[in-house]
Amino acid sequence: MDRTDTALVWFRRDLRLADNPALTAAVNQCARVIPLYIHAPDEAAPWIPGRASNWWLHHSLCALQRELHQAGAKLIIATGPTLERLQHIVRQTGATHLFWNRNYDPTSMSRDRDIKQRLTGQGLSCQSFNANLLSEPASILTGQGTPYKVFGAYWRTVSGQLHQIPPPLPPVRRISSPSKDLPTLSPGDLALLPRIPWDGGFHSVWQTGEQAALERWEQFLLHALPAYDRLRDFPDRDGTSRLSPHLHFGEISPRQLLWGLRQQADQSPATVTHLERIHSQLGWREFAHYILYHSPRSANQSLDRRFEKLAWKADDEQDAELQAWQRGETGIPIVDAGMRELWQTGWMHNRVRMLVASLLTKNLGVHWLQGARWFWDTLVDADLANNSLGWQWSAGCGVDAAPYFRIFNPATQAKRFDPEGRYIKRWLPELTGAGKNVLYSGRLSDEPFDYPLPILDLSRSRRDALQRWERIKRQQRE
DNA sequence: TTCCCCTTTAT
DNA sequence: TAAAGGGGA
Repeated sequence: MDRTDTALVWFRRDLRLADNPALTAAVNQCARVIPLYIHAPDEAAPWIPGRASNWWLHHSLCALQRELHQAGAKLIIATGPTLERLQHIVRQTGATHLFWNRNYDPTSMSRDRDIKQRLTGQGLSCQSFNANLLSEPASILTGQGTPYKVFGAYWRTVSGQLHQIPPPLPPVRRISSPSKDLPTLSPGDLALLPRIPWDGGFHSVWQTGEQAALERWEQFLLHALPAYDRLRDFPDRDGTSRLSPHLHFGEISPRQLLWGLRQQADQSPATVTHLERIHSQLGWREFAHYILYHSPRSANQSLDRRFEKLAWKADDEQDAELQAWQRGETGIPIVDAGMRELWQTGWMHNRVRMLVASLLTKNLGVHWLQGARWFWDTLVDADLANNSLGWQWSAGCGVDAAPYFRIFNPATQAKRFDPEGRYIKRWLPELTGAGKNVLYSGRLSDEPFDYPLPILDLSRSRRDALQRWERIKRQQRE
């Protein structure tokens, strides 16, 4: 090792010290390491991170700052443009190396490619790593050499290769760093927190940062995994891992999860069904990133192009309905409960996400992008790959999509997955004294609850939607 | 081409 | 019980 080498570690969506290949490589290769975060939200346009996401980022940066401090380094926080900032810090510090972990969304990829090219040209050694996916999207292809289009075949192939995945890297405990002398912004300077304090409900639900992510994972393995297959669909139960925001910001890595599950399987082989279920959840996350990698336009357009011509509602037609949906005032209790959970906590149970998406795109005929944009702004786990795949799946216009004739009936779903209405009443306290009919299907005009009447007729809107979708399906695929 | 298979359902 | 479809080997 050349004792004069100084490395920059450019943190992005990998806000952790454990299983962080870029950080580990920097510490191994260079005498001095400077951890760096560059805030440049505009560079993610048109998907500039939303308000809930920013809330999380603020607290996660604070946590990372603490972790790095304990390891003996100061996190340098700066603002973009990223390339110029990197060049400035390289001059300022005499850095010889730059390390980062790859993102796979199209905007990041093209920016990072450019940065790598420019800085390499200026004599900097740039190295990037895969830290956030189990497999490189480019390497998984069908027998014909084309990208997979359905989850099942894709996951079979990836599953077959999982045994090759190395164990997670141990946390970096000691960083020798000259960064103490460098100027930095504080997370607060990035103005990520709300000016109006709407985040009260967030604090009671979430703990951010690497340590919190690890603790949640431990808790999940201990309590939820043994009944995962049975309870994960019930939104009032703590049956899911709730790791999505931690995963999005890279506070924990899929490799850590994979190896944790592997250990669990050795300890209690009885939990095989549950293990397979949670594995396939990891698989869907993986698949979403894979699809966005191979079909970059899927973030902004229907993958099945016929759907761009579907009779989606025009802006002026949809305003009132979209707003009712966003505010949780559609009069359909399970849907409104979900939308209010989202608003108050920055998160929604996945079963309910499917229901509210089905209602918006199919019953209300509002373009899936409107829903995707709302989720993008309000979810703490907002992730371009997962969000695009989820919405296109729901609308029936993406890869491996839900069949167009599958339109959720919110009443049936509520009855099945929230039979006592506990979830509904928790988020819609105005329905506390309501009977099951009201809880499942909404209020009739002579009932006194301070809750809106349904803004739509479920069965008629269902029939209309089927007709619209059927017309589209009859057109030939391009 | 044929056959198997499909996260998340409807009446 | 049926499946208005379609991907992959």
